[in-house]
Amino acid sequence: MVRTVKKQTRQEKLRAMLNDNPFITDGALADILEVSIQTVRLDRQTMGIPELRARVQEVAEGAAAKLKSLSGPELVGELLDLELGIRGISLLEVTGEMVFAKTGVARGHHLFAQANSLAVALIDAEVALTGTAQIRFKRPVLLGEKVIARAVVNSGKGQRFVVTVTSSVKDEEVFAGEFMVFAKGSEGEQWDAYSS
Amino acid sequence: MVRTVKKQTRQEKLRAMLNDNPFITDGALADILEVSIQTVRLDRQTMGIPELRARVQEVAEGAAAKLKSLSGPELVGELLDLELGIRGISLLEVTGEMVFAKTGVARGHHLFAQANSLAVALIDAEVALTGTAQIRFKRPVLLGEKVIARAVVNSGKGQRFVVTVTSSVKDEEVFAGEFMVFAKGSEGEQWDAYSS
DNA sequence: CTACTATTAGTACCAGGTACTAATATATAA
DNA sequence: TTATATATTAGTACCTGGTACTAATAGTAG
Repeated sequence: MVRTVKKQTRQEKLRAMLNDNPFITDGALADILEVSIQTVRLDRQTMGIPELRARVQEVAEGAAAKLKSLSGPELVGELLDLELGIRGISLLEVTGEMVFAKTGVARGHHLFAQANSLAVALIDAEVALTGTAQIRFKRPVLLGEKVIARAVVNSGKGQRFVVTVTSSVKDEEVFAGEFMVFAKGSEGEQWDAYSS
Repeated sequence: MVRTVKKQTRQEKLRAMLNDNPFITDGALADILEVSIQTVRLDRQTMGIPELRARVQEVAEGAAAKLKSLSGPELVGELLDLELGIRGISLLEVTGEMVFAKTGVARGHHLFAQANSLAVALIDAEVALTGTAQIRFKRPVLLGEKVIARAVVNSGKGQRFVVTVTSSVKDEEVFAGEFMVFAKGSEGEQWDAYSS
């Protein structure tokens, strides 16, 4: 059966094509694969691949959700506990986009982002910005692991706060950082002190 | 004309609704706003708002692109120059998703991510991971500004490298960091030294 | 030659629209 | 009060990108 081979390879191509570009109509697929539109539809259906509009929606929803969780909110991770000006806890699950493809190890800046945003969120002020930080990655964090960051405000004189954050996976410390965070009332105060 | 007022407020509502949820049909909008579907369509057209399917596509494409640029590549920002093991330069333009909505100031972890990923990319090894870092945010970076990060490998003994990164906006330094980066051959070597 | 698989064709239908025409309020000015 | 302009609603023809189904045709294996 030559047919079966043709069919299989075509379906593999189809899957590959839709994989790298989900925004393509059955008609276009039919043209490229040089089969009829019905064949494409049959293939899609036997393979359980939804229609264009559904695919676009999936991408839109998924991507929008990820965008929100990555860069939308002021906080990276999910806030579990917060006492303004005192301490806070957040949870971050390491997803595929956060890791190096080669190793499955989370890129450092995601852990940093979780810790930093938690430190900033802790400060009870109109506006708070990180001035300096000393950080330490103690162990690589892997895809799928859940990182719990615990932040504590150590000292706060006026507009200047020191927040320490320790992040752990199942009680094993993976990250530690000390953040100097500056609070700003509302307007005007110069940023000269910012870097000090 | 009471009508005009009604129309205006309705259109404002419409815009707001579509703003926080673009995935809604004209029919649903008509139900909520208690007008006919034609009125919703007229409103959309006079306001230049595209139909549902086009909106979904926009979100899908835009979000997919942003996802790629935010978390897809190993490097945050655009690589301008790279001499493996020696130095590198990258450019990051501050977009809306990177800033605090209230102030328009870039959240620190984006600058960190640019610097960190550049430092790691600089290391000529199979795998490289950040161990520790001291960083300093010297001036807030605002929406739309272009941040150029320059990284230099200062010393490298075996698997351990010190990379300094300074980021600037138009020759004004906004960020400085010193990264201790660990290189790993391929497999096996223990992570014990990782945090040292 | 027959049975079976793969492919193609065609039709009716659907959602969520566009584009257009026309009828019906509603209010405002003359 | 009436003419006029604006706002709203109704209705129709048509479009894209499909689903779901039926039927015809081509090619292959036994």
